Amino acid sequence: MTLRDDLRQAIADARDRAIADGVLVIPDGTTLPSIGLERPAKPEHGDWASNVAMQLAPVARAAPMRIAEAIAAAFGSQPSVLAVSVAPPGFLNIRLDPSWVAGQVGAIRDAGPSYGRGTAANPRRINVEFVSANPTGPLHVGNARGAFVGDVLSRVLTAVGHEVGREYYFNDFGTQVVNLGLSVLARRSGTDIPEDGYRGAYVDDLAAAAPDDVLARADASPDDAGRLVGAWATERVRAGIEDSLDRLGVRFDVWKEESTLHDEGWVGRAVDRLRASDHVYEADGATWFRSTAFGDDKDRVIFRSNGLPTYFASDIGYVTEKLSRGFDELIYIWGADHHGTVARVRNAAEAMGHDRAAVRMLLIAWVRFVRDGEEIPMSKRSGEFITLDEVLDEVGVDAARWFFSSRAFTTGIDFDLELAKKQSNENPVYYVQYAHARASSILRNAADVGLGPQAADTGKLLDHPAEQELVRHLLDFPDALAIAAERRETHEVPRYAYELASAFSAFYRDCKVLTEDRPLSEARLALVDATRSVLANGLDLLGISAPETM
RNA sequence: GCGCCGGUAGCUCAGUGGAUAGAGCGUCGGCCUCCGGAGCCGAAGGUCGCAGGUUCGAAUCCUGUCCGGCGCGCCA
Repeated sequence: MTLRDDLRQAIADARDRAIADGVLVIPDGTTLPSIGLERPAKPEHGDWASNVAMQLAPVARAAPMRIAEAIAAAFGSQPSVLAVSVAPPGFLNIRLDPSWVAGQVGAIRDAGPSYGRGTAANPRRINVEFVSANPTGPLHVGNARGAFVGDVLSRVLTAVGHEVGREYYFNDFGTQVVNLGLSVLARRSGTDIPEDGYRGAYVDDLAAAAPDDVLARADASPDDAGRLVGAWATERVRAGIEDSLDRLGVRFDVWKEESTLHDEGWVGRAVDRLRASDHVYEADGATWFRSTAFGDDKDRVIFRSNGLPTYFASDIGYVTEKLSRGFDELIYIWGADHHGTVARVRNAAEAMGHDRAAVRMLLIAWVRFVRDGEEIPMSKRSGEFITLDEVLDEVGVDAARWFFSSRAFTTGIDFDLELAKKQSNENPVYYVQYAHARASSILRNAADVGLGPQAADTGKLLDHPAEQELVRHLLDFPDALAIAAERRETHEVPRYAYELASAFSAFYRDCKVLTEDRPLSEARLALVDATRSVLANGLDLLGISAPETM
């Protein structure tokens, strides 16, 4: 339960009391509207504001102001609440008790890294599959967005109390592997790269590095040469991908190979299951899934007329394989170009008897890479693309993490390499890190003169507006985290972290921490330490370092 | 043509039915005898693509329309 949850419950109780007392009349059988609760922008509107009375007005057939007054009158005594007032056209404004607010510093500080965590009402087991870039070339910056979103989302979901499995799906199956092998062989022999082949400097590197025994085996069986060399090449590419992810600070619990879905019979069993419920049929020599039965535009092929499975076949097997591991929810983080496949996979899950809502795809919008106003093509096949390492060399991991996780993943973004380089020194991420370093510095200076944090009397001592404002921001952290988790979004976290850093700067400006007044200094040091701790928590959710000095 | 996602300050983006629409960057003007100036204060800058509709109230919901991206395969 976060502070916001507590207040919402208190409002609901007051509303129900008003109904029970007959002050508020709701016709039987009407469902009560949800209670909106937000932090108003204007201080004169209190610390929290609710529109509950205005929402209730139509069903209660009464003036919003009168309803608000009835709820305010019925509002039970809360240790955190100083006053509940009413403002036109019917807002319920809640003012927190300043001494209660300041008194929370000790608890926040004591909670440390666990502050704000574990608030999920019903913890679930959630599988997050992300990146899953094909092993046909190194990661490029287009993959970085999904990597950071998946990583931060996993951290956020874990933080609120879910059990998260991070997973990378490795497509080691099918014609793309052969095409990579043939491209490498073409490079070696100086012949033209096949039309569906891969270009780019990394293919040259692979050609140069191909070991003799692999090439000998390819020579020995020309029909199988592409597959043999491709198998070697994808392994090598995969090692490079793992190194890149390592550098990004992104780790996975499970690397799932597409081939195992076939080898272990997951695909076959899934198709049998669909067939048993008449969701599969044969036509034109192919095997089809009746996706139209669930609203899709057309039915989808599972096995082609040549007997080979489609990518969709693996998807079907994969859903059941994941769910068999006990996950309550599957989150797929896909590029926006995959949105066409969302419906069919969810349809298949439903057809197999799974809960459709438990299979969720988050489509990450495209990143357009631009240098000097000119777009840089990102296709592996075209050969020209920017590797992750190049970007990280130029802008740094922390700045890149901040850049990608601070934007809604539904928004397409332009990434100008020159601009990113130029702005990397002015990136807001440094502002947040700077606040953490500054807080650390104050604590060090305090220790030098024999002062330390003392939170016992903060409720009485911290009544300055800047102190109050800062603690209120600290109190917002659990809600910011909970909202991010609930919405499966990341950008709430950097937004919050920036505002906290900003509130800390204002406090630093207005309130000198190390003074002649020992009790006040120690209380302020407790506030500084609590702030430092919450800043570190926020940065940790983003996978960004919290430096003690810069 | 159909579908999905976008269109908010010069630029990059927040704002998932509420009070005078916000932030960063950029621009302009101030602030260093003081715990970290990677900082602080202030200013300029908006027909929320457009047009209807729903609502006490719309950037937000609905319909239409324009613009941009992506998709619409027995490829992955």
